Amino acid sequence: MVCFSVYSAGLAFNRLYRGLLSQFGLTYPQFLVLVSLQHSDGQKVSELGEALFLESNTLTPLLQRLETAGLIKRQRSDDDERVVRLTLTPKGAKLTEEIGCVPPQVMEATQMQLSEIMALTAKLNLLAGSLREHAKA
Amino acid sequence: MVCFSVYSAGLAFNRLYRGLLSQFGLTYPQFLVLVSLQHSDGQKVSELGEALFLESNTLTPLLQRLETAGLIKRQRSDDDERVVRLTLTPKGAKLTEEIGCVPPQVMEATQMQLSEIMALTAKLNLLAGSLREHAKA
DNA sequence: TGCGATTATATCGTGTACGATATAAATATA
DNA sequence: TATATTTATATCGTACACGATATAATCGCA
Repeated sequence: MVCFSVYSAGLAFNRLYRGLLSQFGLTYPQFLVLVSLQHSDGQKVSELGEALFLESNTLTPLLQRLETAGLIKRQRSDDDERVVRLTLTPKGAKLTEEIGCVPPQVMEATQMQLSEIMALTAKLNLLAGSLREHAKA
Repeated sequence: MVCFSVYSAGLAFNRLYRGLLSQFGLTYPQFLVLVSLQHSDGQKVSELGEALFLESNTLTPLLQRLETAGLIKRQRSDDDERVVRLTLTPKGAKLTEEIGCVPPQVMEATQMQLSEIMALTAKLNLLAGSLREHAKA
C-alpha cells in the first residue's frame, strides 16, 4: 500500500530531522517555515500556508512559538489589517544559515543517487497533486 | 526535496483518509491497527508497534480509544503479565470488513497505474529502510 | 452610505507522534 | 534466593494537524 509507505517514510524522516534539528531547538515544520521565509521574506500567513499545504489553525500556534523564540516577527499589514506578514529576525536569519548543513546530512542518510531522489520526488508531487484534486471535487 | 514531498504527500493522504473514514468514526492510524489485527489477530502491542513503526507511547492511548469504542480487546497475557495482547471484538471485525471499500477508493484517487504505485511503494520502502538504519547508527 | 457577505487569521477540542520517565513483571547473576 | 538488570507497557509534557467556529477587517451592492 502506497499510503502506508508514505506514512512510514514520513515517520522516518521526522525522526531523522528530530535528531538533526534538536540541537537548534527546532521541529521539522518550524525548519520548513524558516527555509520558506529565507526564500521569500515578508510572506503572508496564507502564502506560507499555500507553500506548506497548511492552514492557520496549524500555522498560528507554530508561528507564535517561532516568534516567542525570537526567530520571526509577525506584524499586521498596514494596507489590510486582516493580513499578518512574517519576517525573519536577524537571529532567525542567522539560525536559518546555520541549519543549511542539515539537508545534505539528510540526503546522505537516504542512501540514494540524486537522480533517483529527483525522480521519486517528482512522482510523489504528482501523486499528492492528484490526491488534492480529488479532495476538492 | 524528497523529505518535503513525502511530508506533503502524507498530509494529502491523511486528509483523503479522514474524509473516507470519518463516517466510520476512525482515524488513519486506527484504520491501520484494525487492518493489522485482521491479518494477525492476538498480536502483542510490541508486535503491532514493529508492524506500524510506532511505540507504546503512541499506541497505548490509540488502543485505549479503540477499546473504549468496543472495537478491540486488550488483555494481559497469562504467560507473561508484561505483555498485552490485542484482539478484534465481533464489532471490530465487522467494521474492519466494512472499511474494505476504502483502499480501492484511495487507489482511484491516486490516478496512477497499479504498476507505477508498486514501483513507488518499493522505492519508498527502501528509502524508509535507509533512514531507519541511519537512525540506529 | 450602510449592511450583509467574504476574507484572513485566531481559538478550541481531539487525536496522533515522540522524548523522557515510571511501573511492574520477568530474567540474570552473584 | 535475593538483588540488579532487562523488558513490556503506560504516563506525561510538548508540538503538530485539522474540523469547527470565532473575530475582526474588507468588500460588494442595494
